[in-house]
Amino acid sequence: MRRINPARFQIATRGTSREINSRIVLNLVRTHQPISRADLARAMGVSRAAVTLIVTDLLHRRLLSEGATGQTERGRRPTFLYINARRRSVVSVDVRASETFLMLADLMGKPLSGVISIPTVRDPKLLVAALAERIKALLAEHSESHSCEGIGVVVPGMVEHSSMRVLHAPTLGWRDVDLREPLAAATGLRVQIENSGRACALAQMWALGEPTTQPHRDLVFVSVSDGVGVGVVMNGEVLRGRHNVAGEFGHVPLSLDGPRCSCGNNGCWEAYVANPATLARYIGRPAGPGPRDARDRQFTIEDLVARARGGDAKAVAAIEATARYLGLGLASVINALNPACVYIGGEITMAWDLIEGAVRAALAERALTPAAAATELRVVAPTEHPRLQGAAALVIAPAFAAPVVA
Amino acid sequence: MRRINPARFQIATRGTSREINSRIVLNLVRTHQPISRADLARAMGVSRAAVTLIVTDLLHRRLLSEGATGQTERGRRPTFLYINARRRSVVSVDVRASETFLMLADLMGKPLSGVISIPTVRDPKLLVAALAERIKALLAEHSESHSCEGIGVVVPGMVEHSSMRVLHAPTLGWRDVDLREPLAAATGLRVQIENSGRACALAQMWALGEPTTQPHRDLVFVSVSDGVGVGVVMNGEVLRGRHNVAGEFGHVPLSLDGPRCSCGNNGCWEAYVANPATLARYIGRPAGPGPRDARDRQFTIEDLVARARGGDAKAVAAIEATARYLGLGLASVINALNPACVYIGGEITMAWDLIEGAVRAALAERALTPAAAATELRVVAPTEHPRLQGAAALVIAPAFAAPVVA
DNA sequence: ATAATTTGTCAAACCGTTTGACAAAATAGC
DNA sequence: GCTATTTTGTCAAACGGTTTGACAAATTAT
Repeated sequence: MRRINPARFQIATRGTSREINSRIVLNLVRTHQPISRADLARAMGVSRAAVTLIVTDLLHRRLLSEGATGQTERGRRPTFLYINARRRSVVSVDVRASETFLMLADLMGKPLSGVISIPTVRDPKLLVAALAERIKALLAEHSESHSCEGIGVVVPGMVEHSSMRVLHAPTLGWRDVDLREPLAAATGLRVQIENSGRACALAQMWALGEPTTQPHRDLVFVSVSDGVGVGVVMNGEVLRGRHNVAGEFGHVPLSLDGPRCSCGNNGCWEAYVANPATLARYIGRPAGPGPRDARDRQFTIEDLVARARGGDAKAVAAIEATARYLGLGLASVINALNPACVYIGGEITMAWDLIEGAVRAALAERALTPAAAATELRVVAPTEHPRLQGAAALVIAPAFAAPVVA
Repeated sequence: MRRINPARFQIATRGTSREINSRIVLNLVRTHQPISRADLARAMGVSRAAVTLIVTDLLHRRLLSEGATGQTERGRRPTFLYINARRRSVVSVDVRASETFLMLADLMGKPLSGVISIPTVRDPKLLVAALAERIKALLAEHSESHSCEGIGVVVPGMVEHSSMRVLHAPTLGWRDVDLREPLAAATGLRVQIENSGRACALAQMWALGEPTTQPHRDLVFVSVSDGVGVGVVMNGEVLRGRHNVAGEFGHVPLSLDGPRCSCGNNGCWEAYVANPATLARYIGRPAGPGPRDARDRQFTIEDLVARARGGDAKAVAAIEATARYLGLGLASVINALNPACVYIGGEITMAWDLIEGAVRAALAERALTPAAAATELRVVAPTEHPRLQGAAALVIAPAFAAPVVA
């Protein structure tokens, strides 16, 4: 039940019904492929003739493709339909503090290339130039995929949705940076930019990789890394808020007088569970704001987890403390939003088997209802490249989303 | 950009475009009334003929009505169109711990009667009987409004949206109570039930009373009373979450080791800012769980505010402490959701002139961005009866909401 | 071989929208 | 006071997409 905005609405014209049903067909093919016209007609409750009309249109527009004929018990065999994904690729870009990662995927989100890494140069101009060069090389290598649908870029910071400008990215030192225009100019492709947490949440809603699964319409993606990034999907839509900063649960306090956070306040969730906090707990001194020294940088969460697995009691204690705070913070997120599922990403997930119990115990402690305490928690391992999936989703989602109407 | 649910979608048929445009017309009339067919055509960018077709249909269905002819500089004078609100009433019901309030309003949300109060009896059967009797009397008194569109009921508790059962209402001692079916049976009217905070947020989105104003698509309603209730609207839709408990910011902690809360945990926002906490701060002893004694009950927030205005320093201190915690909690809500506006209801709003400064200061302290710190805060006075408006909105909103499509 | 079954397409009937023209109603100018 | 102009609201024919029922194609059961 959405309110129609009386200042910015979208009139329905003759083609609107067709457009809506075309999108439904695309989605059914995406989630059920391979599927025949007759099956589509049954699933949609319309006549086969109506489906034929829509499908021939989609075949002409090269959005669908016909494949092998299927098997039936009796009668004429169906021709299977597929999303025409093979020849339509997507470039994913994940800009991080020190490295930038690239990948080529198809329209279903399936990787077509390995993950490429280049150093992140802070000057946006130089970064765009380096990116454009790599993207061109990547597309040339995979020239069998004729047309590229666009580039999705995720950044660790605030992105204004309408203009796609990076308003503020502290770890990169960026303020009001426009990557879209120069990258589009350099590559000739359409560019979509989004905050990484939000893009990860978007990717989980569209279930790239396993589109068959029933999607959650209310979910949260929590990324625990140098900071805590949160992306939220509610009612099947990404939450952005008035000024594109919705989802900053990382700076909701656990205790007002807790440890100092990089944002300048005290007791933020991030100050308890982000990687610097976990490491500081082990090293025995606070990881203050500002650049850490070389010794700190060398010792990573991966090392800490390894030591914990090796029996280092202090390492186990540091990780378990983080686990407890992670659960307490998740309780706030879950009480506030009541998602069907919370996806958790970041290096700490490698130790999920060690911490799950403590996380769930802390969550149960503060969750308001038994159902909330039992909220599904799903770990997304770094090997799944959630941020690159998110970047791909930025390009893929608009091709399948419901048309804007009314 | 909404994902189409491949398991529960809505096909577009021949009538869908018409239905969409009809809803747009209804919304334009609601927000711009009085308005002529020609003005509608200009606003919608369609021909006058198309508008005539839609309008005659809506006139036949008695959703619109024609009124006086308007004035123009030259040429034929327009016939003004109005929402046919006069003869279509809405019954609002606000169930609270000790009293239940009723009111009759028209389809625009304008009150048609005064506010009636009956004692809240805990037995749902008896309450429904008492309610039905009062509602029938109310409708009989206002028999000029021929048809009643339905009854909206708000309750202080969890409501399951699909079945509209009250799952849990602690202050009423209810668990899994069905008010809808018996109330509908007793009155012959359609009944909508919702959590009070959510309904208040819904009413603010639809701007009952002043429908002309540009609506916020992202807003939060915070109701500070015996507890803290929060309703959230994002992307023009009410947030319910997976199990209908989205929005429980009242139990997000300010400090994990803070004062004990009625939910059993420590340091919840509610434990700092709800009325019992404010009163306890003044009286000098904690308002523990369980029923308070008669002396406590007699001394209310209204009295406390009166004493503060009279110069009682201890009263001022108690209220200002609440103001500070209110601002700190609002910062969490604003950082998490980034709404365009936060509406604040409850008895404490009577002292808004005393506390606004402290609230804004605390908010600025923890808000992540200057824009977030400057988030519009709007006080909704008890005299506006926000919960009764919310109840009315439960019936009014479905009549104007965008049709569900795709 | 024939009947039965299922898929996919086609053309005519159908139905709602759009277009351009037109009547109605009012003001401006002569 | 009469005509030209402007604006509103409606009408009917032209238009365009959807739906219906029939039909060809392809395959298995009898």
